[in-house]
Amino acid sequence: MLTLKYITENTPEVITRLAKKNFRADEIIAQVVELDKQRKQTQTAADNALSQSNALSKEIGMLFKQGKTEEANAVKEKTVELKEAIRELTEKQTSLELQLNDLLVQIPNLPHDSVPAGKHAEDNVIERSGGVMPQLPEGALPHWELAKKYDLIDFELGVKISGAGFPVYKGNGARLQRALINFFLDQAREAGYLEVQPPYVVNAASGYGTGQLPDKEGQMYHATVDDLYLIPTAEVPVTNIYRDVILNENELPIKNTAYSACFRREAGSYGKDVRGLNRLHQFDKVEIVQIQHPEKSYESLTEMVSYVQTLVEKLELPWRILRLCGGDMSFTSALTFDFEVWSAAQERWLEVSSVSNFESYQANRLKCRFKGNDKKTQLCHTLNGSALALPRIVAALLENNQTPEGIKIPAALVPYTGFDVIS
RNA sequence: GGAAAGUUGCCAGAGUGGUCGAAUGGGACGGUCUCGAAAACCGUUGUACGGGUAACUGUACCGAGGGUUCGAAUCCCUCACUUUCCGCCA
Repeated sequence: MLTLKYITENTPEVITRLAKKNFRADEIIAQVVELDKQRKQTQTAADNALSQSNALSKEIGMLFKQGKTEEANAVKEKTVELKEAIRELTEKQTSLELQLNDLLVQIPNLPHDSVPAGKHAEDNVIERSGGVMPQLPEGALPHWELAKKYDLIDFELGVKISGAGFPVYKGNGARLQRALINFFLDQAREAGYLEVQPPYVVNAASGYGTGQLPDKEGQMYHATVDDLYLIPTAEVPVTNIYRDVILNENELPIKNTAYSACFRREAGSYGKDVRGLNRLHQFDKVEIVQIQHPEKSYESLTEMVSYVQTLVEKLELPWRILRLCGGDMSFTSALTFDFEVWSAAQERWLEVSSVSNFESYQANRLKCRFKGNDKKTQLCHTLNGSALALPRIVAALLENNQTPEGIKIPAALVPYTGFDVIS
C-alpha cells in the first residue's frame, strides 16, 4: 500500500496519477486525509493522558516506598478518571487506525510516469518484438491436438484425478517440463539470481504481505483446516522471506529465483481462451524476484526485462514486449512489461511473463526496509517477473516447431531434454 | 498424536510487580594508541507513531491477543511457534 505520509504530503498528485489507472481517488483520499488528522489528534491526547498516568504511578510507588500509605491512596483516587479517559482514547485511536488501514489497502499503486493511458489490453503499447514467425505446414494442429498425437499431455486423465485444468504430462511431455524448469533455473543462476526452494503453501500473513489477501482471496486455493493457502506464484513465499526485515544497504540488490508449481482457481473464464494449456489451475513457473534500492529499481526492471528477452530468444520463439497501460496493470504495480509469444496454430499471442516494479507499495505492507549508509531506515523497492511460465511456452513450442517429421526442440533446450525431436 | 521445557535487543543471556527500553558478555561501527595491524581503553549501536524548524521530547513495543493492578518483561487466561523425549512416517 501507499504510505500515509506520501498521501498526505502529495494529495493532489496522488489523485491525478491514480486517474491513469482509471481509479477515482478523490473521495477515498479525502477520507484518508481526514481520518489521519483525527488519528494524530487522538494520539496526542492519548499520549498526554498516558504520560500523566505514568507520572502518577511513579509518584504512588515512591510514596509507598516512603511508607506514606495515605498519601499514596489519595493519589490513586486521581487515576480513576484518567484511566477511563485513556481507555476511551486508545480505543478511538485503534479504531481510527483500522479504518485508515482498510482504506489504504483499497488504493492501488501509483503508475509510473511512463505508463500509457488506456483502459483495456488493446491500449497496451508494443515496446519491441523479435523472432521469426514460423510458416506452418498444411494441416498444422493446435497444441492440444499435438499433445494427443504424440501422447505428451493427457487432459482427460487430469479431469479424472483432479478436475479440469490439472493436466497429466507423460513421457516426453513430462521430460520437456523438467527440461524447461532446469533450463530456466540454470539461466537465472548464471544471471546472478540465488536459487531458493520455497514452501508451496503459505499462511495468511504472507498472503497479506504480497497483496493476494484480502483483495484476491478467491483466486487462491485455501486449505481451511490448517488455514493455509496454496501459492498462486513463487513470488508470494519468496518475497515474504523479506517480510519484517531490515536489510543493510550493501546487501542490495537481492536477487532470488525459484521454481514452483502454481495454483490458481481463476473462476469465470471459458471458451477457446482456456483450451489446452492456455489457462490451468496448476502450472509450473520459474520466478525471479529482486529487492532493490529505490534509486536503482528501474535499472533493475530494465535488466529483468532484458533477461527475460534472452530466454525467449534462446527458445527461438517469436516474441513481443508490451508496456501495459494504466487500465490493464495490476493493482500493486507501478510499471509492468508483459511478454507474449506467438502461438502459430492458434494464431494468437500468449502471455508468458509479466515483469513489474512495485516500488515501495509491496514493501510497505511487507515492512521490508533497508538501513542506508546514512543510518536512515527506508522502504525497499520490490520487483518480480516470470522467467518463465511453462504451459504457454510449451504450447508455442509444440505448435511453432511442428514439422511432418515431428516437433523440433530448440537447440538451447536439447541438452536438457536429451532429445531433439518429438516424433 | 502424547509429555515436558522454552520464546527478552544484531547474537548469547540476566531480569519474577515500581526509578527497566531493559544488566552482562560477544559482534558491528567510531575514536585513542600504532608506520600499520592486533591487544587494551573510551564511546556509539532497536522499531513505530506523535509534538518540535531543530537540538530534543512524549507514547507504545520483552512471541501474539486479552485480563488483574495506581503501576506488568515480571502475575493470570487464550493462542501461535520453538526445542527435547515418546509414537507414527517419506
